[in-house]
Amino acid sequence: MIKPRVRFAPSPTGKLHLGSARTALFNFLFAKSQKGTFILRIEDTDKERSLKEYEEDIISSLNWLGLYPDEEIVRQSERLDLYERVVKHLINKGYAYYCFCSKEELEAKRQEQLTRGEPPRYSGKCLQLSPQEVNKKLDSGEKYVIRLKVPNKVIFYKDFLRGEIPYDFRLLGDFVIAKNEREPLYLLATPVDDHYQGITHVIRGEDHLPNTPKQILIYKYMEWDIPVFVHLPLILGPDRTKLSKRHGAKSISEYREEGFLPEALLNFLVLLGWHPEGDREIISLDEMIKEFKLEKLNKNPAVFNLGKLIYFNRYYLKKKTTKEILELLDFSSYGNWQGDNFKALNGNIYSLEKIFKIIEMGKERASVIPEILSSVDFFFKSFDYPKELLVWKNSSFVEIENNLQKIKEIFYKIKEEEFVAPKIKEILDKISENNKGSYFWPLRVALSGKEASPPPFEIAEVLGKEKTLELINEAIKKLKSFQ
RNA sequence: GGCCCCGUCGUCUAACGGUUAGGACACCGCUCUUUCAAGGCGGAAAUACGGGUUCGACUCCCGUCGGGGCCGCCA
Repeated sequence: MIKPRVRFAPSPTGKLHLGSARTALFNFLFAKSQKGTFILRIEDTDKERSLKEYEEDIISSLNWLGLYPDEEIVRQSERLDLYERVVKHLINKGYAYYCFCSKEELEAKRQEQLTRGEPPRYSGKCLQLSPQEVNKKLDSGEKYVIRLKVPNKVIFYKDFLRGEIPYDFRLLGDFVIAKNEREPLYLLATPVDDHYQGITHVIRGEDHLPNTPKQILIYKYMEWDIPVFVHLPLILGPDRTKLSKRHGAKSISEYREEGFLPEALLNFLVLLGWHPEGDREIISLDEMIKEFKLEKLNKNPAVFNLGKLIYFNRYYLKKKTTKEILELLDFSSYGNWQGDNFKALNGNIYSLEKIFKIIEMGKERASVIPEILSSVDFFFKSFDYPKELLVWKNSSFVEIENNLQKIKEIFYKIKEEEFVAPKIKEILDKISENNKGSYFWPLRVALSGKEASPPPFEIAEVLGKEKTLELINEAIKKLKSFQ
């Protein structure tokens, strides 16, 4: 079998979104699994809508996901000579022709046909023009477009997943392939590039299914080999329509900014329409490449499910080493680094070793990267809480105060170097006996100010003996106060 | 409206024409536990419907219904 050449061909009219990213992923996987080539082509023929910033977003998002193209990026705006040659060839051969009909004229016709319940199709009016008339109009600078002649019959085209699909050209009419010789439209530019770039498999979204017979027509007229077409099922929003912004669907770069990991996004995306062997669902990019088979793609559209994405993100977050996570974190809203030490907003200074412990605690409780620090922000910021929060179940203020007093006295006697989590836990276990909650809970609240947090003995170790005692004192003061 | 595609738990999906229709997320319960999260164990939950073909249908065929896509001088 010859090595496949595939392409991902987005138009830079928006940021890279989930659906396109999945298309890119499947192209990439197919290429890599077959030792083929994965190409990125920017389809920027629409000069009004194409923006450089979108192109940059697409490229950086692809890189972030690890879907690197194998060849230099191709832009359609840089290949106008190519399209011009093809357009002229099609005109010379009589497969395409100039059309001078005005937009207004066509729109009126279209509406008319629509209200009659007919498919809107071009009448073929300008096809009747003689070469002399065409030349005269061209010479006088009349506005025109270029249309492709379509046959008056039903044809069958092949989709890799769906098999033979009928298409009735009689319902279509001659369609526009270019605004002029140097301004091709999608329907023309895409097959031209696919041909000249030696693309063997066109893997794209199902929304392109109806475009396929139109493009095949160009292949036929040009006497080119037709590639294999693979149309991927769409990704749908919760309301089961094509995923879009209004579903809260975000771009890949936005997911990145929110703290999602590329491996989570990739794992989530690959399962939308494909499944590895067996019952497992956790799969790395390398394993996907090893196992990927075009035949195993399924045809039914998939509804986007944020909960599952979050599940994968938590999973991959937990698998990361603390050091890896350290590099992903943004500490700027919690204090600043002074060499290897971190000076927090509340004045506490943490060694790198302690920061590591804080990260360990945070990552257990985080869905996205920023939550790692925000779930343990009490280490960095001063906090307040209502004194009622210190009370465990139906204990009294007095009881809680006494328990905190007891803890304080014992902590006071512990040597600085023995103030570590296992030791602290041991002591707490001993004094609390079978009423653990009335010791653990108030201590935890005193140290974190939160209803939910990591265990108090772990917090205490990181805080250090002095700071811990300080916070216990504050809690006691709170309990003593009236209000 | 026309044409086309698709139809397994709520969602993502697995199942050479023969399985007690499997897994994952979410949900519920139990467990662990000072709390939260994580973990462990368990539960509820699906072949859209109607006809065929067949000894036997989630699987093949037809119809119905449902959902989606496309009908641009956008891609």
